[in-house]
Amino acid sequence: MSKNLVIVESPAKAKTIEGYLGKDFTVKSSYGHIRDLAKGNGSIDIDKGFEPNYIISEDKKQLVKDLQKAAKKAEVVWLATDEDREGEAISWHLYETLNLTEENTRRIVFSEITKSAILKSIEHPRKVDIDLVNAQQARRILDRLVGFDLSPVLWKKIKPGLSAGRVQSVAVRIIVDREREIMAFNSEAAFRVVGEFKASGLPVKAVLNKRFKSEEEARLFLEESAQATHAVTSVETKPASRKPAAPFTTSTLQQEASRKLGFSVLKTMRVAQTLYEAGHITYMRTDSTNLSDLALEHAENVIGELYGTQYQERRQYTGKKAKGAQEAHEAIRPSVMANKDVPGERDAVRLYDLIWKRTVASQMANAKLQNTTAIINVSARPEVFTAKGQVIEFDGFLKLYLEGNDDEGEEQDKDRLPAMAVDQLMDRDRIVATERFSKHPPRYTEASLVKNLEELGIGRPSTYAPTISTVQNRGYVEKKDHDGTPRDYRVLELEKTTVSDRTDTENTGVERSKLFPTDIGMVVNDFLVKHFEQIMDFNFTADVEAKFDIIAQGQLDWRQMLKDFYQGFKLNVTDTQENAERASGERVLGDHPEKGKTILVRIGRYGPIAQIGGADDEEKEFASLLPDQKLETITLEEAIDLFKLPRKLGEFEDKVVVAAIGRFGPYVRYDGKFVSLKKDSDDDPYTITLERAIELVKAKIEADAKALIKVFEEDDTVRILEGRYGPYIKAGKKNVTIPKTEDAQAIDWARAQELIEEHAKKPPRARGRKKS
DNA sequence: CAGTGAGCGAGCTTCCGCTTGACTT
Repeated sequence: MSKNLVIVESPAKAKTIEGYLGKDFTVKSSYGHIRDLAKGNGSIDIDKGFEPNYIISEDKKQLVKDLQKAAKKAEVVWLATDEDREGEAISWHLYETLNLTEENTRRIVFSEITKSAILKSIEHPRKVDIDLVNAQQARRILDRLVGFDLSPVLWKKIKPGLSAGRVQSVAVRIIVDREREIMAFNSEAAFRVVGEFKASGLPVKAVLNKRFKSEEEARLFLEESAQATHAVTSVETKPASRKPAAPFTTSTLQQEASRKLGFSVLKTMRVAQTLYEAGHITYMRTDSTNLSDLALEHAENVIGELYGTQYQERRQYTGKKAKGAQEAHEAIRPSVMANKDVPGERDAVRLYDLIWKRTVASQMANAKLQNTTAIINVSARPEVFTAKGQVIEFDGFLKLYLEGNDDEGEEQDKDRLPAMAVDQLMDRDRIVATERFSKHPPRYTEASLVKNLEELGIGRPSTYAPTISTVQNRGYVEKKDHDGTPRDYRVLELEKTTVSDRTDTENTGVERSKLFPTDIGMVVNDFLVKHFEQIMDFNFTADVEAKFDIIAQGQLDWRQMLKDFYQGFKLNVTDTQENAERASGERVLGDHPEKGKTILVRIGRYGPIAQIGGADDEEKEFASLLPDQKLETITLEEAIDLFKLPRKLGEFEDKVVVAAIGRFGPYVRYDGKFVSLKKDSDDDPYTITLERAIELVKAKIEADAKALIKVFEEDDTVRILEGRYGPYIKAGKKNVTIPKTEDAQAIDWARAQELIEEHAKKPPRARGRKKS
């Protein structure tokens, strides 16, 4: 055993560092935090100055034993956890649990994994910084207090099992606020006018500086333009330059992978993890854009070789640090800059390519451009056309990489403009006025939500992806596509001297993989905003972070900080527990035309429902809202329709046939069998006839019979069926796959029982919807 | 896997931030 034990957080890092340090050093990993607050309510003793009760996490017990053993044998233990608040706390927990002493312990830090940085850190050890540790304790305890005090309020006032927290609740608020903005948005139409001209035979497109509110105005403009002349009144050329984007942080990597590769944030992190473990990239959870000197040098060499020295421009992106950034690591970059690509799966290859290009481009020269603006007048009118052109004089970094953007606006490509001189007359080809509608602000993607959270300083690189999953798993937010609706728009066109018009159709409001708040998400959000303004404020995290920083500087006692916060917060919680009304998102829509009772919608035990009959009515009827219906927008008519189902169609061989809409869409039910109505068919549960339903049922029975391989005499609820993934045993509601090596036909009762038992022993698979 | 929705009360849920496995479909 070697004399020195070095402990880092990540095992991949441990492997790399071991290679740099030689045989006198053993490097081990803590796999992140090793201790945390105990589970239940006894984890913080508030009366004793918020005394925390830490326990070793269940899955870390063996690891801690191993580390204790190694520490005992070593002469010196080097705590080399990350150089940030959490890293300092991990070192402290290690110090405490491994029974280390000041004499045999050194705390070292390095923010890049290069040999020189690590050797340098060994020469400059320090002690564990207890002030920084205290800042982390305050952070940890505050989060527990907020989460575990708020959540039970929701269980009581809204629904059991709900959750709230400093980070997740604000994330939901961002989504809900945007949805309300969209609901309140009124689209306005205006005619956008584009002129197509020719200058010395070359085409020029120009946009009018005015949009017309009405078709009449647009038509008048075109009619008056018919006889008008068009002359250039000014041409201006200005030099411009563009600079490359900074190297990737976790947040910007997630955004670019979403825009350019269509990855979810979870997928980006999973793929990045494999690249990291394979040694292809540096650490993927970082808030820093820094590159090591070594990386800068190598990038410069690569650029010189590939493109020439005029493309090199060494730079460090220190300017705009994200709020609350702690910069414990480098930016995400290729480990070896010279590797233009790496072997591996398609997604890994594509993500690496993105990282390589972004990193290299960040060290390339600015692009130099010439922007030209030409103004073209209309002799008969005061409005003018503007033509914009762009010439790239020197492409610089654009040769390699251009950052994507989230705007869905109609940016037109800017090309080179033909030579034009002032007073030159233009030939007019045509002028087109197109009706355009203003667009509501876009819904968030996972990645654009992360961007927003990062700007607010909420959450950390390691939690962006899990937070996005949490708010979806809790049912507050769902990721969906929005199909869009067709909309007519008018087009007026002046060609030669005649103005023609037509109506075209466009699909409006198409959105893919966007985040929508659910009804329960909105009700919970509104409740929290109403009663816990402080926590729900977008600046809450920034405010407490400022206090954590003061604690870290040794200027504020962490227990005092918690006391100051908790006094008011606790009062707020008890007051809400006792006095706030239950929140159900109830909305009265009106009266039922025949029954005279009120119809309302609200959150029920299993989700949003419509209800006939108010609180005073003895008899009530209930119906679930359909998946695309929302409490806030459903109309009285739509609610009344919900009660038309389930529809009894009639009887077939003495058994009823019913049509309805269930969790998986519209269906017909007969004799315990469910037949789904295909989405793109003409079958509709409101109108389907008994005859058609029977036809579908018969087809289903036939298909089932075909899939049936065997029924056991011993118990006819146990059958062997042919399914999508091959043959399987169906025992009641349980499905058991048959191993591919076995002949389904030959399985007897005894073997079937064996397979079922084996299946029962296996741990239940994690289902996405259920809590883990 | 498709039918529920009162109120009672058992016993449960819940936070954020560090890390990687070992599980199937």
